[in-house]
Amino acid sequence: MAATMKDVAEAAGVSIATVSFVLNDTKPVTPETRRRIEQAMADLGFRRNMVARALASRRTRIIALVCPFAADRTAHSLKDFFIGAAQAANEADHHLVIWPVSSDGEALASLVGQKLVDGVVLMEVGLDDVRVEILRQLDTPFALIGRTRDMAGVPYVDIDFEESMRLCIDHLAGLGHRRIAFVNGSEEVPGMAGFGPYVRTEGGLSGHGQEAADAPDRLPLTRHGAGRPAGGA
DNA sequence: GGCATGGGGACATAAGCAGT
DNA sequence: ACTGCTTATGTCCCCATGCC
Repeated sequence: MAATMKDVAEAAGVSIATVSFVLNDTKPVTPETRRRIEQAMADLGFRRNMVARALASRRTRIIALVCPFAADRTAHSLKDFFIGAAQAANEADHHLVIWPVSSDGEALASLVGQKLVDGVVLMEVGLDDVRVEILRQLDTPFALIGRTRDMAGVPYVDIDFEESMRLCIDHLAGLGHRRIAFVNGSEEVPGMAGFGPYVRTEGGLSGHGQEAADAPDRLPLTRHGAGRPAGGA
């Protein structure tokens, strides 16, 4: 039987409210009382009951990092996002869960509608992404990694893929290369058609290619491939 | 079948007490 | 008056149970 706040309070000789003050740092508690409570927690192996806490505070303190099922996206390319988000959530006294859902948004609506999470970070965003519309309509805070066509009123962080493409082309051209292959991710993968980074790097490529019309020998070549190293072979 | 009640664990907070 | 704490109460949501 897991120890509760009541057990800790009894062991430390204080009230439940005082244990709560220490746990949440909401009111000053003398160092000696704090020490006794922390010692009791350690002795009893106390762990917060997250369900009870969520019930009382009406907050689950869980943030879902939502990404679509995408068979050929390797974990390597997403790992940094996962780790960074988990660390940030932890620093804010929240838990992060990685929640793969279908791109049609049905599972996302269910997840959010059931109040299972306090917030959503949505990644692998398409330019016309039905999931964003669903989140707009629900009363749950959310943010995007990536962007849709219309970002009015939606918090997001993003990579400037157009500028990235420009820098890549200029860098290679500066090195004297005149035939440049561009290996993009595959839109053949279910759910990845219209995937923002694919479309926008493509746009950056063609846009910069046009700008460089006065340099006819610079001829970027687009080629799709699988979103993993072997795709560029 | 429909309704009322209780239980679960933690939080929030008002009111109050004892000591300085 | 202020500090540090206790006590009491209400609240959250859902399910099980009991009663009409």
